[in-house]
Amino acid sequence: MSERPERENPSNMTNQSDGERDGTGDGIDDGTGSTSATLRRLEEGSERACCAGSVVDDRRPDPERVASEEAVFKALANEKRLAVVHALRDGELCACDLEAVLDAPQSTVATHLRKLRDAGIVRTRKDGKWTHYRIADTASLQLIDLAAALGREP
Amino acid sequence: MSERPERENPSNMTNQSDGERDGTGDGIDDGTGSTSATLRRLEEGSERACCAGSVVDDRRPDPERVASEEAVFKALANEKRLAVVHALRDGELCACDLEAVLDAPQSTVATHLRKLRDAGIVRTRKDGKWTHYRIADTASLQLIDLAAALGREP
DNA sequence: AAGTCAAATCGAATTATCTCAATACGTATG
DNA sequence: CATACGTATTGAGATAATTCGATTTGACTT
Repeated sequence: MSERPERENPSNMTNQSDGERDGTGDGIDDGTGSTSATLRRLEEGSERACCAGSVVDDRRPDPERVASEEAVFKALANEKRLAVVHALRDGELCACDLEAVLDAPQSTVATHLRKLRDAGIVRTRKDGKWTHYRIADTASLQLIDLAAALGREP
Repeated sequence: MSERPERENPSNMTNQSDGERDGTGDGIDDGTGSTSATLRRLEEGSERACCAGSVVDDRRPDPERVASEEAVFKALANEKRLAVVHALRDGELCACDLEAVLDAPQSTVATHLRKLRDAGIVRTRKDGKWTHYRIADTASLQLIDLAAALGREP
């Protein structure tokens, strides 16, 4: 019964962005008592080479910042919404055009467009009964290009 | 004659410094508005001022590219996984440290770390019984910074 | 006013993701 | 070998996201 799906993971071949600095001279310690990691084992007989506990507090990110990042990533974490953003690269399109791009029912497309708008990725322009969509900020295009570069890597 | 509302508009305007806020139904540009619809019906009986159908084909993105982008965004579209990436900015941490950062059960943390690893966002280094995690590519940090900038805007 | 068209919204079914206790696995150490 | 420890995986219930028909809203046209 010890059949694993894939435990083989050859995950040590590329070390491009390895900004690894060794523990010597790693001035992380606060003066409040416990230093990190390997030094703790000397304190008592316990075996602790990891899991410091104090350093970790400094590593906790700002929840607000994380929340806004999450909102942006969630908005783009969808095939159809990404297709919309790509379609708008060369200029604005109306909702019915985007309906053709996605090849999906009108209500489905409208739902996705609303999410993109709520996230601030796209902006709208009303022209009579038509609604034209455009990219709100070119930064979102850079974001997508970066993601494509990252995704192509493995 | 076919007064398509901006069909071929290579000059992208997606500038963030446009003073036009969307709100609800604010027409800009053409002051008089309905110059198109009236002319359309004279051409033929059909009512088409939008929704071309042929241009749209060129706007469809490469599905493979979209898929890899989607994988990256999905991996980062989660509060806890974003917290992990932020925590790893200053250097690698072992799984138990990250457990403390997230303040979540071990199995939950391990599941998130697995997803980040599958997406190529982080990489692991085995050291005895400990597993150390680090950022695989600094591009993911740029990605997050860009998302933060975008998310702060609206 | 009635009709038409483009969009937006609603509602409910389907599908995906998150969470976490239980368990399995690998690596030490006694 | 047995035990302890750190970590990975599994399975299932809870939660969230997606889909799309039906309906509504707003903007024209006749």
